[in-house]
Amino acid sequence: MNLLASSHTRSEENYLKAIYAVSQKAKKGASTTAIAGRLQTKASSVTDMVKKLSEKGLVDHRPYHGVRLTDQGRKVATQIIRRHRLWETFLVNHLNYRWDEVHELAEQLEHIRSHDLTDRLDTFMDHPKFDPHGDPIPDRNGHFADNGGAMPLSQVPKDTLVHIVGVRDSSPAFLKLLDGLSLKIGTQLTIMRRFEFDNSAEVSTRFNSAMLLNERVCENLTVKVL
Amino acid sequence: MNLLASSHTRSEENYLKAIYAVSQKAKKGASTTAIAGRLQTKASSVTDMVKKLSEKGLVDHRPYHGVRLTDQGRKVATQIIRRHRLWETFLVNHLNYRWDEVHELAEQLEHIRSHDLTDRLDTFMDHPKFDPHGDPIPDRNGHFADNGGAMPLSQVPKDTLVHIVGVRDSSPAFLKLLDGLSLKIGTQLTIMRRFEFDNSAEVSTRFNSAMLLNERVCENLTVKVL
DNA sequence: ATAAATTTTTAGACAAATCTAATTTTGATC
DNA sequence: GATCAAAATTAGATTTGTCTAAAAATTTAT
Ligand SMILES: [Mn+2]
Ligand SMILES: [Mn+2]
Ligand SMILES: [Mn+2]
Ligand SMILES: [Mn+2]
Repeated sequence: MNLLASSHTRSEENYLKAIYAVSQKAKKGASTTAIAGRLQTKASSVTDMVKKLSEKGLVDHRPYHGVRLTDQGRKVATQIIRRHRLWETFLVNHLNYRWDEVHELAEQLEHIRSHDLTDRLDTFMDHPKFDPHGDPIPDRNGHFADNGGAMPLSQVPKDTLVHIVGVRDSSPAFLKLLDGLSLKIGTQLTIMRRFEFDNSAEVSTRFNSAMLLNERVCENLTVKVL
Repeated sequence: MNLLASSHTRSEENYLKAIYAVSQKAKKGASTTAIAGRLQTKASSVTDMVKKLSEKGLVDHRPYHGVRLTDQGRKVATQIIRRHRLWETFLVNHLNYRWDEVHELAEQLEHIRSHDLTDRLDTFMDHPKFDPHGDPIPDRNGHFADNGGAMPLSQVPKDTLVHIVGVRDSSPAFLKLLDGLSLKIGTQLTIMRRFEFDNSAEVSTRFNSAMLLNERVCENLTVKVL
């Protein structure tokens, strides 16, 4: 029954995405509590939904060891991420939104149910590989583009020329900080000095005079060596 | 309380739109039964929702005389229609959908909640005045463009050159019939003969040889004299 | 190994939106 | 104005997704 239509509720989709994200980050099954934390719900609600998803064959659950997506569940989650990132890209590139404004809208748009809207959007934008935050957009088969050796700025050695390719934290607060410092995707920079005291780094760009970036900022900026 | 956020549920929005459409067509209040018919629900469900909308000040209800939108309710309904038609226009003009494919998608997209997405879409498309079916797109103040003397083909006298500006029925079935006859918005045609027997009309276009259109088709084609 | 802390589940309730079946209300008709 | 058919409402149930509070299960620490 309904093996074809592949139609899940908005809530189910959000849980699948949350389970994907949580187990991605921790590299293990997602705990009931962690899922609840991510979705701002209560653990008891998660228990109910996990049971439902489990019966649908979308997740495997071993209590106290975490929830994992099945292949089918991962496929669904990946498609939702694809839609989310394609919409973010559309909003920034074509409707002139700023990169710190699009997430909430994409949270809604990603649930639009259509067999081919996603693919048409993808074609319209000429198959973008990364979203406005530098996150890879999976293709229609769920394959993520390789980030080609990107690393957090915190791991880059001194005196190496790099350019920004993405952010690990794409909260409006962080993105606004970056905007305030004129740091955006593509910006080239070099680490001039590191301070052992707090792991902060002094960086120079083409335009700005040197600026001091604290550890947390460095960890959340993804760069590539040029 | 919540006079500002102006946030209604998807269901409320669908009811408001249905009430707008039904009372528009009948030029009087929408009966509980008619609303139920339009939304494919039951009258008892309508009773409940009308009560809710009434308490919110969006409709006035006089039992057995119909439901009417208040000014506030009409404003909301108009904005939903605006979003619906803008999305349809986007899908056809930019994502290469056909005009018979976009309605269901727009039914979903119209509920995306955003302060300015609609306006940006409008700007992106250069403020279109009509959707792919020839229906007027209200502007951000809820003002509908005048259709400039459009009338159903059934009311056009013989030997008058007209062009198609819209359809009154935009069901996929009707639109596919039109596509099959190569009739689309902009097509120029003249009524050559009328048959009293069944009110059918023989029309000629630039390209096709003469064809016979039955009464129902003529009633649902909107045209303008050139 | 026992106790403590944490995690998870259960039980019961609730809000939103719907349904069916029964009942009430009303406008229209004779 | 009484009657009748249509329209509308009520009552009670259902589904989905959520919550609180309490109980149970399991891991972790002593
Ligand atoms: Mn996002
Ligand atoms: Mn993103
Ligand atoms: Mn439509
Ligand atoms: Mn339309």
